[in-house]
Amino acid sequence: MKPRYLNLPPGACVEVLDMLSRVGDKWAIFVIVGLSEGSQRFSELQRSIENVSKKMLTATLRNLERDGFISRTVTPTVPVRVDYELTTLGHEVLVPLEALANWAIDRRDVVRNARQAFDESHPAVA
Amino acid sequence: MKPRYLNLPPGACVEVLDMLSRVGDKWAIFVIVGLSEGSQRFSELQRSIENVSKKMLTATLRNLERDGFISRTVTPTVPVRVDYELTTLGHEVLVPLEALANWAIDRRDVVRNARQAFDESHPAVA
DNA sequence: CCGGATCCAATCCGATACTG
DNA sequence: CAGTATCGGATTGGATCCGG
Repeated sequence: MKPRYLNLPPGACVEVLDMLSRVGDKWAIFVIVGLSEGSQRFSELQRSIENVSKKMLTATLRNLERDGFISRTVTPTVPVRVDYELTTLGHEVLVPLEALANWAIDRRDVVRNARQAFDESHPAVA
Repeated sequence: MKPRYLNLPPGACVEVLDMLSRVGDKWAIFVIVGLSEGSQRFSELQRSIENVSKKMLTATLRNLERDGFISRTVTPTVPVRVDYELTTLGHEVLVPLEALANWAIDRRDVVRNARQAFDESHPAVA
């Protein structure tokens, strides 16, 4: 394959890294996908995302809210009800994210094979 | 904005997370971009990527090699010479990555403003 | 129900020193 | 030159208890 030159403005790395670490947080992608089809309550998210602790879910939601990807709505009933949903920005990011996702799924076997070959030729030190 | 439904196969989250953590490692993106225009030696990479330690650069290169994104070529001169370059897979991933990057740069101000607004309405506990 | 506060184990990562 | 080995500080993340 011919080299494909990256056409990026200077300083792009930092931007991309910033975005990747935001959206690539262990649980962030699950939250985004979970909210992609509509708003959900805190407890709904926690149930639908396996193995996430309240602490991590809270932190993930805070970060995504802080960066403008999701909105948080408190209904002051007793007990409290809190709903989260994607903002416009949150919906927008689904586009490039979906592209990356589809590419990843498309190439999953290539990566899996590369990994296996590497591991076989680089045995653990016993 | 109308909700944009994510069109992803089941189990996609794990795939995407896997990809994001591979490529979203703190230094991986710098390596990939650094190699996007041609092969580079270990020391060239280390010089061009500010503040990366040998340990981290080595680890990053190992991971990318393991997953098939880069190749490692050893020339047994004295002293040794090691060249890294993107594989076909590595060049391919630049496409969705560039899309994400451009989106991130395009929306940088939105995110920055959201962050600032959030921080102002959520003051630190003094 | 939502989430903050605290404690603790595991992991990450930089600095340093050493090797082929 | 291109790593590996080791140590120690910093960060992460789960578990638990508490409060609005």
